Amino acid sequence: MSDSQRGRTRSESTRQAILEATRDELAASGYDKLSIDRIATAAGAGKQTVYRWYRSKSELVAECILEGYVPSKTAVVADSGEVRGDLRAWLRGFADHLAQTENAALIRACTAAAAESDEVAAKFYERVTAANEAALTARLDGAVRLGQLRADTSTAAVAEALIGAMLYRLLVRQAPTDEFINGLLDTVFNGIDASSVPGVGR
Amino acid sequence: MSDSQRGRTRSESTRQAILEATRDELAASGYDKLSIDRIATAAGAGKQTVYRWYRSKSELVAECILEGYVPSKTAVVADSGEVRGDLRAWLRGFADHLAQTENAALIRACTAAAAESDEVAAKFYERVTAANEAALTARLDGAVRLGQLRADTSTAAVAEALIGAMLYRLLVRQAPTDEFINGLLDTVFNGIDASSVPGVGR
Amino acid sequence: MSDSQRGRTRSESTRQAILEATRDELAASGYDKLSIDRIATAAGAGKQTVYRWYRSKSELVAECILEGYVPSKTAVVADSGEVRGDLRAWLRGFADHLAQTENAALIRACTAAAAESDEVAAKFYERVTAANEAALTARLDGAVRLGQLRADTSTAAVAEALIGAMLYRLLVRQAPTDEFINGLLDTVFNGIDASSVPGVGR
Amino acid sequence: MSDSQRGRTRSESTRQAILEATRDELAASGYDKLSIDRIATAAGAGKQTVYRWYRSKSELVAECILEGYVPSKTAVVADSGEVRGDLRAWLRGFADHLAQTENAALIRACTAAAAESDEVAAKFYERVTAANEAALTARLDGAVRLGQLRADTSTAAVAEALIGAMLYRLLVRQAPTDEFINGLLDTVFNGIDASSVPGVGR
DNA sequence: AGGTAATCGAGACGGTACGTCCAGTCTTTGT
DNA sequence: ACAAAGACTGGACGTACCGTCTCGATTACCT
Repeated sequence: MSDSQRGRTRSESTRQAILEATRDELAASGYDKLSIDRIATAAGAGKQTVYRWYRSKSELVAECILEGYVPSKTAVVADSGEVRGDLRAWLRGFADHLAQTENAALIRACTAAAAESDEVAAKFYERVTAANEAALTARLDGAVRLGQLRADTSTAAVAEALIGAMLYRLLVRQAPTDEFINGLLDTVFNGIDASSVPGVGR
Repeated sequence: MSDSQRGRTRSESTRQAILEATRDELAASGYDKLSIDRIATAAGAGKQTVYRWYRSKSELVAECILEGYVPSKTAVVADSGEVRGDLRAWLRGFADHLAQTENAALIRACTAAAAESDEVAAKFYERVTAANEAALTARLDGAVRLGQLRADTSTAAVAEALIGAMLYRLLVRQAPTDEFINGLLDTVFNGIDASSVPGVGR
Repeated sequence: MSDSQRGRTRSESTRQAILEATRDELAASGYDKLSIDRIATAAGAGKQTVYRWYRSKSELVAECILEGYVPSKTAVVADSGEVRGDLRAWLRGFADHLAQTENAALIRACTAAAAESDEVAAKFYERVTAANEAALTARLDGAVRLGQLRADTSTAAVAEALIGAMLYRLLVRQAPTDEFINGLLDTVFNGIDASSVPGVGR
Repeated sequence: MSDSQRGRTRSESTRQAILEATRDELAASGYDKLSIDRIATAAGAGKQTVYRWYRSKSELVAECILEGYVPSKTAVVADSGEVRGDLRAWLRGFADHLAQTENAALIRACTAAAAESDEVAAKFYERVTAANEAALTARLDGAVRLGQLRADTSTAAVAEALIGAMLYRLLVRQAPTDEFINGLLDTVFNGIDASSVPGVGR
């Protein structure tokens, strides 16, 4: 076979160390104060090695997200039978996660990175939306099958509205209070149209 | 009074030129590649003059947003009597605005800036959410009064869900299609709870 | 007049500090291990300031030579009436100067710099040869006028032979001993041609 | 026997290729821009192979000189019976050699290398002075024996004065003209002392 | 009208980080 | 064991900006 190994094999453990150092820097300093020098030093690596793996700051951050060094944290939505309560619990779990300053800083840094780079944006979408939407979809679809939710529910719309609202709150430094979460759930579950009020329209 | 004017008066027109140059740079290069040097040169100003008005990069960007050099574009929601149609029109208008690459780049840059700086975040919230929420509230409250919408509608929740979803789409480079907008409106207007289906539950 | 001062005036004292730091580095580390970073730090200057004054390492070294931070040390040849003794004293003075390791390192570094760069070579010639040749010429011409030396003496040839021999010795790490100096003077004063032996040929 | 051959034998032809590549780089780029990477690539060798033969850049250059890849060019001084003419021819041959830019660059690079490294200086002396002095000595001694030159001629002094003067000219980029060479020979053959003028001093 | 003082464009200052290049070492597969 | 290939740490390169400071040259108010 022609693709035999030539030269020293690239050190996977160094790569891990770089990603970990990046995550720490990201949480500590934010995206645009990231210093490749500092990351390399913290990882015990040469600067060139960082650049060998990742061609730019944004690619590095993107990989950091994708490899899960920035946890999306919210892989599954519990299933207690009561779908609204499950979603509330999930959103509160998300809110609790963001209540940790370090986590908040990390995700904000990723947001900044995604805003600056198409590449990071793609990874961000892939990791954050896809994962969360999958989790939500799994739970919502079950509820739809049981007749607890409308058959025409657009999972994608619900997922993006919820995630979007949470990230927006994170961005503008408004902690997502229980009140806010309840308002969100009321809107999404009940709808706002007058005809959607149970017992009305009969 | 003691704060009488001494020395040369600060040139308001230079300040305008700085803000305009900042907006252009922001759209062209994004937040973390902003260069005060370039801004000053483009504005025909000295660097010191920039710093005399704004103490830092983030303060400059914040002011840029607040002064409306970054337009929120969506000051009012039309009132045709049909509230759902009005919201659809408003969201489509927003989507059209973002379809212009320059506008999209500009708002993404502001997003990045807000992610990096509490100060910018505050101004961003003040300008973007407040303005849009006010516009939505004005329209929604009218509809509530006419009995077209539920009395318990949480305007804030609706506004943040809609804005959040739109910004999230911007962030992850998914253009907000009509389909997406319709899904969003269906969710928000109809709700997803099975009991919210009109004519069901009888 | 149109050449009015624009911007802050360049700091002459910083320039001096840079040249001094360069000389120290040159003596300590030699030419190709010169580090602009270290020079800047030692001079308490930013790297950019070094590059503002001198576009390259070689230009910096050249200026260092020309400004006399690398002393040619041998400005004048004494005049005791006895020209051969005066030259011997001058050569011994040169040898003593080179016996100091720091001085030797410094001149060797300049030699290396001159070898690598036309620009430095020009300055080196201007400063070292010109100065020494002038000193030698002044002394030799006097002796010629007094009839102590041949009228057809080529000062330039003598100067370059002496300086060349001394620098060559420095280069190959052969200390210029008294024996060597005497051999040199014998050759130059007496000549090697058999017909130049006094009292021979009769 | 204990020094039996173990493993693959070191390739002499690779070593030659390395030295040739070094000479080419030296002539093209000078000493301090030498790149081991480039040399290895040009020689079709691995970097480690270079370091297996030569422990450092300066040792490599030193060896390059010693192996004659940097030609001293002037192995013998012709013997036509007329010693002054022979020396003139030899010096002119040297001058012609240096007139080739590539040769000049090569020797200047070696000079720089010698200035920076004791090791290279030793090899330089060994190869350049020793070889030339031997050539000059062979010729001068013959002339002394024939009574053409003074019996007390210091060959070493003559050799170093001539070589030193030529190298100094190379260093300061002053081509050694016929005029210069003649001045040098006049000085060395005739001497400068008034008493050395033939027919005078009686 | 003349003095005083803050502002202006310009650009040098000490620094920090960039992304590239190279030195010298280490590791892998192949000969 | 040596060879080519190439990844490794470490460190210097020359450039670009940062935010501050210093120029001479404007304005403007205040005697």
